[in-house]
Amino acid sequence: MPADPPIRRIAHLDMDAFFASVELLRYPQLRGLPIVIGGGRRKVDEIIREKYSDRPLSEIPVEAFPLLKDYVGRGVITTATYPARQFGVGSAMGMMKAAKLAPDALVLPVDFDEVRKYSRQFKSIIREIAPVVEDRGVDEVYIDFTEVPGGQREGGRVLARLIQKAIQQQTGLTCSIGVAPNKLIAKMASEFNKPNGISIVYQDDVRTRIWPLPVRKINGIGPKAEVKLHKLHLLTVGDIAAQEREWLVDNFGKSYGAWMHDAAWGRDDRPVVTESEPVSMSRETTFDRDLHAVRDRAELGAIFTDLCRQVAGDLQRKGYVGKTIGIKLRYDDFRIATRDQTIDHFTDDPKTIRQVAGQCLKRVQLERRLRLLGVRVGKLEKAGAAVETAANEAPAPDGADTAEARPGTLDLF
DNA sequence: TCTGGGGTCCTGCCGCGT
DNA sequence: TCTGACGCGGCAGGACCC
Repeated sequence: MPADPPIRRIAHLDMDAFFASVELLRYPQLRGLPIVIGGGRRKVDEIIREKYSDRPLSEIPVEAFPLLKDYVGRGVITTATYPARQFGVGSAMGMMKAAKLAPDALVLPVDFDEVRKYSRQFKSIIREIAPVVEDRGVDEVYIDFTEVPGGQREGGRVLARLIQKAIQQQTGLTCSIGVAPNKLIAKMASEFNKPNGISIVYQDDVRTRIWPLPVRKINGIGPKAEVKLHKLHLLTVGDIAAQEREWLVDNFGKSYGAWMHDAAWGRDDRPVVTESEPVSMSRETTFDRDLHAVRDRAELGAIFTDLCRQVAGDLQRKGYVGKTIGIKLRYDDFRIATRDQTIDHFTDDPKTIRQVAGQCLKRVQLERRLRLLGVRVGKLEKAGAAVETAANEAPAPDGADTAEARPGTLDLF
């Protein structure tokens, strides 16, 4: 008797309040309290640790932790614990706005080393159970359940439960999993039962479970598209699905309109991709105060050099070289300008990066004050694979001698 | 007192070679 | 020699995601 071919079952796994949960492993005394994670450069917890160096982290009194209302500076929230979310604070919210909503919430900075450690750990636990895993950042993955033993049982619920349990037992962290016929629906499904939930969705459930959702729930419809859809009186996924494909193409363009139509009908055949190469690497920083290219020239120049060094360091550490070098500025009015230049050889050399990025900087207006500066290297190749030119014999980049600073532009060197 | 940092992908425009 | 079509790569900006 021939067995039925397996049905495509794709899981999306999302760690619950990952950054905050990782902190709670170290500070269990904060469990159940409203906490926001984020804020950037201020190492609040280092101050605490210094003051209480004589005791283990888990015995530092709750009163010692800083409150949101005492927070000073720029930055946004990376994540918030569920008790904090009750106050209406959430990811990407400015710290100052959050302080108004939840002044007594605790605030902790992100510990990226710790987060990366747990990220590697939970992914390796998953791979031992189901090997086809696609990385989607530190706290989420797609998993192809289709061919995994047990992956078809109860539509994927049995395997999802097994993974959830293994992660919790070995790390102490919880996650939410959605299992569906494709990545698009799985992603939405993983949000249905947060935290620590499992949702199983079949293609036939699209009408009842996906169509009632607001358009913004589709991964790929952001704030801009949402506004435009609302103007056209399309509020739910079902509203989009009810439109003719051609009408969507007329209103949103050939590619995006057609994609939107497929998405609303729950159609998505993207595979789970287990390996990918980076396209670019960048470093950027927002200053504590807005800086002016003339008045703060020395400070800006030092930051610029540092960013170039950091990008070069990242490239070297990860074994990549690139040939498109670019800069990014954010002015005090939040407008963004980017410039880049492709040179004729691959590099990971900080001096070369700084030189070419410096040329790019000459091509932008530097009259307004700046709040952010970034350096990017793109068109990457594996360091071994690319034909490398030794840094000391690198030819001058195109236009290095001829590029003239336009009026209103400045040279930071 | 708004609004981080690290990415990917797409689009429109322009110059260039054929 | 001129003109236009076309493909392609580089560049700038924008939308989106975690």
